[in-house]
Amino acid sequence: MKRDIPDEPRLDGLDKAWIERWKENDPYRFPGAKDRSEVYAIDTPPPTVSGSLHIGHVFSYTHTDIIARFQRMRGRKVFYPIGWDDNGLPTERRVQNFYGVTCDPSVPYHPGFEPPEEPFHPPQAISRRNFVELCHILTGEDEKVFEDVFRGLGLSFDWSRLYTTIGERSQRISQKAFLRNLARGEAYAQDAPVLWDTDFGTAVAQAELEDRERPGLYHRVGFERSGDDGPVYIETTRPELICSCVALVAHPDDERYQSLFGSTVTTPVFGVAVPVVAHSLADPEKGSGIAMICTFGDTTDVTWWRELDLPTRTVIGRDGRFRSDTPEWIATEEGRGAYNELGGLYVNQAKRRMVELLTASGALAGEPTETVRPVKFYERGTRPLEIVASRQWYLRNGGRDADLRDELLARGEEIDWIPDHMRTRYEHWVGGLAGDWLISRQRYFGVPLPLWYRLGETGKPLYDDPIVPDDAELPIDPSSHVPSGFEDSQRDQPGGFSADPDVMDTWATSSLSPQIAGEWEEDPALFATVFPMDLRAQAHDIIRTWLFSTVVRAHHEFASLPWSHAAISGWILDPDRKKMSKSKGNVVTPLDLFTEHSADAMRYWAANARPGVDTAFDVNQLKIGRRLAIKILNASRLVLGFTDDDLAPKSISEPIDRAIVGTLAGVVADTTAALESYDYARALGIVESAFWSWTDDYLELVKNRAYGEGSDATSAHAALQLCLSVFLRLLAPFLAFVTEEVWSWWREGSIHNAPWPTVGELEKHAGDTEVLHRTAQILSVVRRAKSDAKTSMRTEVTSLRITDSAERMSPVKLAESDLARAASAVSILFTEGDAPDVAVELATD
RNA sequence: GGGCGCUUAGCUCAGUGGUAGAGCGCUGCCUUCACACGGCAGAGGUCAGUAGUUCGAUCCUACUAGCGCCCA
Repeated sequence: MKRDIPDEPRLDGLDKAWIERWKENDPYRFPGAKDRSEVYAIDTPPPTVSGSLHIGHVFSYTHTDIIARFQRMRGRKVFYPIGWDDNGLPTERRVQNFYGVTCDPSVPYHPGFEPPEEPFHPPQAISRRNFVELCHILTGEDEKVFEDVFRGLGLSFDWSRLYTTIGERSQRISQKAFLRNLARGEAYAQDAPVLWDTDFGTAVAQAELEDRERPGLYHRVGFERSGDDGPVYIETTRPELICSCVALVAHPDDERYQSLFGSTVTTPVFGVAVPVVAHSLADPEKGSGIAMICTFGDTTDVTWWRELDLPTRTVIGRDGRFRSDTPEWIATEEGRGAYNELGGLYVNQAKRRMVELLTASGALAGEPTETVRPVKFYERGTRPLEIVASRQWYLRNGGRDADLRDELLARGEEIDWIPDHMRTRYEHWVGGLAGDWLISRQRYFGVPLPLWYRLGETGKPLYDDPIVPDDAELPIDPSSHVPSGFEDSQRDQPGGFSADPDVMDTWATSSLSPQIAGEWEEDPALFATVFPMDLRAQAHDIIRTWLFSTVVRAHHEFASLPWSHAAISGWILDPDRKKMSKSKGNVVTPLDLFTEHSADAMRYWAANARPGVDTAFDVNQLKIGRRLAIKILNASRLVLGFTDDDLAPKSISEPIDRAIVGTLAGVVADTTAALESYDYARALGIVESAFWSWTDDYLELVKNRAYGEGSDATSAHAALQLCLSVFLRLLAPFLAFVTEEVWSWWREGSIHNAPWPTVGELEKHAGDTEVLHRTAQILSVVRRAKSDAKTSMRTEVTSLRITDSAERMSPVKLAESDLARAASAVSILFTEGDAPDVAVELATD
């Protein structure tokens, strides 16, 4: 085959050309398989498309892509799908900000509604259906950007299998999986206190919480005792909740309060009698050691309320305001008057008013003191969470059931973690669960809970026996679909039916990514060949969410793991080792970097980080990757320029040529072993340094001979071609573009479908590696001599005298003429001796 | 407060119970017929600290300090 080698190979423009070619040729399409053992299946994170795409994505997705390409070249049929996570709150929030809208389900649908050019000021309320339409429009645009970046990075997804978490199949599968959970009793609804984000108006799950340190004020507040004793003082940062106080609590061993246990005290301002109770969670060291229990100020209140069987007196509504009607438990005239001043206020307003009321009543002792305490936030939220009682759907995850918890911990044991210590993150999370997984969300852009409820004669929903659709009907939206046996006219009518208004948490869909990508129960032949999958790849921050929830779903549905290996990538930190985040303004976006440094440079940089290790972003690493890619182009041009003939390895006859083949066999063995153990960084390091030695030493030693003719030249040509072929294939998973480019100069088909090099194909042509090793060492001495003399490397060596043992010199003698030419040595003199030495004498002009 | 990880050259990071490694950066030299988008060479480190185990510790153990993350 006539080679098609550019005179001056360039890196720029290569990316674009191969992105297009790969779109046409599609070398990454899953070819189908007869048997599970032929397949290597990868469960890839569907990125949140409404989030920013930064180099952290480039980083972790490249790690997985390297494994995918390696396995593909090894002959596995690689199942490597990708999806977009577009449903859920992040998308809603982005739509709200992007267009300046809010969703109000009471607003009627506006059929001709056009997205505004500029966001509305102030935000405009639109119907649920219009809102969902905007979500689809914006995610569609975001997804194009994501696809461009992922293709630009050369990720070898099977794009024909692209899915979205709001897409029909995802909805069908997540509804079906939920209904199976429901049928088996793994999903249940419960009316209970939940953590509630008053901005977003939705419940949130434990996995989505984060503690943030917030300043607060301790208020010392007196509760009156009966009789002549003075007041009991508590310290609280939430005086506004005194109206919802149901008890005071102290530690059972606390000497100070023994006499109070069992007695009753009266709340200040409101005059409500509450008991004093004992519980071990009360911290004697904190404040005065006695605390008020409110419904609900924090999660400890919930525990006390549940374990001590206390009444429920909630005052904060889902909108974050104090209820307007005066609670029935406040009986005194002054108390009811005081509450009237709080009703309708937001929490902070109520707090300020309450402090005034306390001051006026004389119940506030001294000045409030400053404190800093952790406050629970929704991880994407801006206001502290409140706790409200509400009916929600839960999925059992071991948080309330020790047996299930043990089973899930055992699943964690079964997973092959890379790196291994990530296992403890899983174990700690599962061990620390405080309740089941809350999966219902009071939002709009998500997968609806596929349920209806019969309505009683008074119009009240009969929650105990929900109506479920048949599998064949899925996916459904219960707010527009009518359950069988009913007419649409019966919707929301007494004796009729009503839809469950909620959607599922995004994780309830993305936790089914193996089932969605593998088309569970929709393409049984496919599913049987890809599930359980081989690899879950992700970053460590979502072990508690995505990884754990995927394990839960597979455990319930299949009594198996969803995959055998979990490879965990670290994070990208900015050059100051701070986590990159939008709010810090230190996010580096990838697109400009592609253009400036090439996709292969980005891949090189990503591949240099070991699994699980956080890495500071460093532009210098990109430059090194770019340099390696350029070197590959140039070295390839040299090798392929000697002859247009493809030479069989059996032409490799010269000892030094056989030596490089031997060296290469070791490189293949080590690289393969590293990739088999998912250590892509080590693998790259091995190939990279071998490649540079090859160009710096071997190529320099043999190229003079290779310019000539005859069998010794042919030996060099054959060795060079074999080496190039092997190096390109070893580098292909890392530098996907440049290796493909060079491969196309002299080979048919994609290098990414070429077989991975084996020791076997090299071994039979290999010779003593010492021939190259020792000769290169001597060449290095000559170079140092020239460098010390500050002269050109072409400077003639008038005399090169090598003194060493016969055994150590004999390999060098086998490469004598190559060495002489590479060193520009007139002659080489070998002298046997006990003191090894290389003496170099240079021509003086 | 608990847990996990990290601390090695100016920087980014490998690494091993036996004389300390790479790349970048820096310095010097070289236009060489694949490559100046290069090449060759050089300088540079008390392996965070303390104590222990050991013939020998950067590596193993304990403690301390700092950094990061997770959880409470």
